Amino acid sequence: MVHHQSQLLATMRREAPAGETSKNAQILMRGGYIQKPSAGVYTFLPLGLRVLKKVSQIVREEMLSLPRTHEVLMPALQPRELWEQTGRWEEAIGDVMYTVDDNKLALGPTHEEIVTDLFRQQVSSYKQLPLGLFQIQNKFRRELRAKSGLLRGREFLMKDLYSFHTDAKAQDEYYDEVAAAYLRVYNRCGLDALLTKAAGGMFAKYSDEFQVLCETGEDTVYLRADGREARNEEIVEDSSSSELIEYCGGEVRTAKAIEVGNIFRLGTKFSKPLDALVTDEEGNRIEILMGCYGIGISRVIGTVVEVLGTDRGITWPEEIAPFDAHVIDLVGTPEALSLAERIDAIGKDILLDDREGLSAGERFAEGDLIGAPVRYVFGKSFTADGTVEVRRGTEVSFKKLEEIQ
RNA sequence: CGGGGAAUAGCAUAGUGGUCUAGUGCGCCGGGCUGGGGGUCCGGAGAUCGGAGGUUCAAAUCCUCUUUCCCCGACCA
Repeated sequence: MVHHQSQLLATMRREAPAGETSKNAQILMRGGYIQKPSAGVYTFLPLGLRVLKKVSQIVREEMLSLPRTHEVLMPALQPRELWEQTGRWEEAIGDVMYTVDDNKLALGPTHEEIVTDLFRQQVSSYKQLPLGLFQIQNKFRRELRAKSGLLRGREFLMKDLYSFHTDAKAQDEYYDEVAAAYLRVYNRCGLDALLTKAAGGMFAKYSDEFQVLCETGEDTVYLRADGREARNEEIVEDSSSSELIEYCGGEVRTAKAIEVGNIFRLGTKFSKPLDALVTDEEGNRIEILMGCYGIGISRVIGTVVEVLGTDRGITWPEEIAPFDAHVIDLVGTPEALSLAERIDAIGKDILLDDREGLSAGERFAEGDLIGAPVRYVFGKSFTADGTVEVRRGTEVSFKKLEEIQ
């Protein structure tokens, strides 16, 4: 289906909302991708939802490529009892959880309790392991200070994967495959993410993060000599240590970065208190090891805009663009629709600017906010010699209609 | 939660005691001229100036309280 811009609900604005200073919030709100009902809480408008769905689908495909890994959908509403069984109710309630119904339920900030409960009811044999279960769902966290547009919200879309194993070796194998899948996800989204050693937080001594270098990031990382790996400053005790200097290649190098994913080994932290056991080959009931792996999907979008956004808008990476191509007709020729239909026929998402009475400048300005990787313009060159302007980012060429695709 | 800033039409803003019957730009509705970087002209609709209370002959404007948003910090499984 050719999408007609006259039918697109996307109010483009010339100015960013007052006081909104982060680049991703400015561009996404100016472009009509998102709207903000309250701090850290966003509505995804049709344009934003298109990007959100594309990123979600990339994540889904890469997760389903992992061995014995399935998609589920767990509830956002979680019972207090499960959190009490793992001892996390007291520490979590005043901290990050929103509670409802007189504290009997909480809006899930994460799903270790729920997924472990799922596991103990559904799985009882070592033969069913390893097992990976993931979901793509909204998470709720009471951030003391929501900020930076999609980078730190109170409700946000996240992919969370949990894995279950009989032994450490099996877990390590799975863990490494997840790390590789994560790098593929970021790559497909147009991001260059660094595997970064970080603190383990509530769970373990260390975890691995995926960091995208960006001046506006909250984190500081120490870069390895080859620039392909990093350490989060939270695990660096002393930046003058000789070990660290050697790691960085003779001179300590730091950079600001945005965390776009985090993977943990959980050990038996949840399986033990919740009695998630399986029967092994000898018939013994054994404790299982778990891992958890998260990607903030809405944060990935914010990060892409932080990294690729400009004063005028953004050119989206191909796989996550709301539209693959944008046709702008300045001369009123039926060939514009014909081209759009041809592109549509090969399975691309095509947007046709079919609106009337707008100036060329306005169409281009809004096109810059929509950010299709390819833009076809029917203008002066079409009238003169029948060529269409083809723009990919900043690269411009002129082609005859029959040369396109 | 500490510190700083800000709330006026859908958006961005002007106005700091009487000239405000709240101005302008964008957007919106009707119409004209236009058409390569948010063009232009004419006509229109849209605001109880975040909320509550107070001071005053008179409050968008001064005072008190309150709510919300942004920024810095703390926090971030």
